[in-house]
Amino acid sequence: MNFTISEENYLKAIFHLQEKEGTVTTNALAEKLQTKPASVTDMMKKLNSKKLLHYKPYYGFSLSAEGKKIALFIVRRHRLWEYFLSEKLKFDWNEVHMLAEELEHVSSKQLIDRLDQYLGHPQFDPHGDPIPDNKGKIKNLNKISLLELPFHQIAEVRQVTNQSKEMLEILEHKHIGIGTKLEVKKHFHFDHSIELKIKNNTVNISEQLAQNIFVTYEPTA
Amino acid sequence: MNFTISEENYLKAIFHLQEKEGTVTTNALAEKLQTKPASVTDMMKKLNSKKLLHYKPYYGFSLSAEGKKIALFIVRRHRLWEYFLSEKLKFDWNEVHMLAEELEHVSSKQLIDRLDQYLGHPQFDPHGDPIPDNKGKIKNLNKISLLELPFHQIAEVRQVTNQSKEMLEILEHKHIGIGTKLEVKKHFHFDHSIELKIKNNTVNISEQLAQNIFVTYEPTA
DNA sequence: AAAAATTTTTAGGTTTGTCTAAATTTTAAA
DNA sequence: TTTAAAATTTAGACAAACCTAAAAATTTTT
Repeated sequence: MNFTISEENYLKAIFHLQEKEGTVTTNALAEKLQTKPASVTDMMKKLNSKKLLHYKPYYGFSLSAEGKKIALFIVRRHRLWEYFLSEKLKFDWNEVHMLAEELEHVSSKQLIDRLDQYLGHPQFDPHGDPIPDNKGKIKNLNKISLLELPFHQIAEVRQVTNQSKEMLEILEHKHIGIGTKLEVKKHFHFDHSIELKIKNNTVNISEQLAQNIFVTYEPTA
Repeated sequence: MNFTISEENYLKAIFHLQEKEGTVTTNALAEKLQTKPASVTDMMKKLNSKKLLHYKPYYGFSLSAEGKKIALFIVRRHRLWEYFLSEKLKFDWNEVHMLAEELEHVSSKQLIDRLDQYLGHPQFDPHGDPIPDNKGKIKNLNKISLLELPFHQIAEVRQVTNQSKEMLEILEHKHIGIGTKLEVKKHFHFDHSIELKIKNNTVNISEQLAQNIFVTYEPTA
């Protein structure tokens, strides 16, 4: 029940790829971890022998129940530290990810549970990603991207799926953040850009930006 | 200017041995790091080639100016995290050291400076050890052990040089902690135990315990 | 000052995680 | 349905950090 930093990074990367893309390939994993496909294969054998994933050569792999459980705890550590860095140390939104990459490998369960308690059991990190609880359970909201939000439906921003400095800049300028309430007024067919209403102001955003902003709303029954 | 966890642990251990014992030997270092003398020699060659220490085979070694500087920064990280764990996460005094051993290797300078600021630039960790500032400077108090404290001289507990659970237990029971004011009333020649006065109470402590409690006082001119 | 004991270093291995280059296997194209 | 392309795995090496056992240097004893 104790893993190397490398093993943890692989488990986490597989978990994220599985979530986002559905499948995980050797090349995609190598790309994500900035390493070579051969190294990935080596590690797959190791994680397979530890029963953390299902692996059949040439046919891909996926996390076992055990592997997923561990990945969730790594994600929990990562996101709690992100929350701490943002909320307590006042780091910018785009800086926290890198720092949390290191902190997430400090693995004392007691430490993380205390941190969680100190932070008030937050359910979402600064980008809106859900933080697994101490049983590994994730609170799942029915989030949709701004592109899919029906017209005139008031919704709340829950998550932003791009954490770059550039993204932070544009969002700050347009006064959009986690928790912002808005509604879609218009779709332009020419470039698929969108016109929003935020607190009686009209704001225009590109398709590219809308794609990365996720919201929830109460469907009007 | 980037070191492995192993290199950092060696630098820190050499620093502490140098402080406490004056000299550092291969065996002592191996003992402290729970490793073998042969491994120590390997690492000494490596650190020597990086100019972090002065090393002449068979004649011992000592940190170079550069090595000492780095060691001080590792100590800074360690003690700031200890302070955080104790002050914010409410860990017991004897638990913080182990956890800080992991956290100290998260090395972003910016992170540590922010943490320092968040904690209010503490000068001493929970055991009373001084925390180097962001220039590596240590605030040095003229501490003496309780054994050396003159009679009837009111002094303040500044440091406890043993961080075990057992030590915590006895100190809590006798209501002694960092900041406690006390004076020595009597030395017993039979077993060298000491009688103290703390807030109008009389407290007796063994020589062994007194040895590990350090205090400061204003010499009555 | 020679012998014995201790300390330190060298020599040669092991494991982990990485790499390159070559060989397989699978998938896509002709 | 062969051939070409792409993806994946194997084979063989390498660096870091450790190990054991043996050799060398130093220190202590006699």
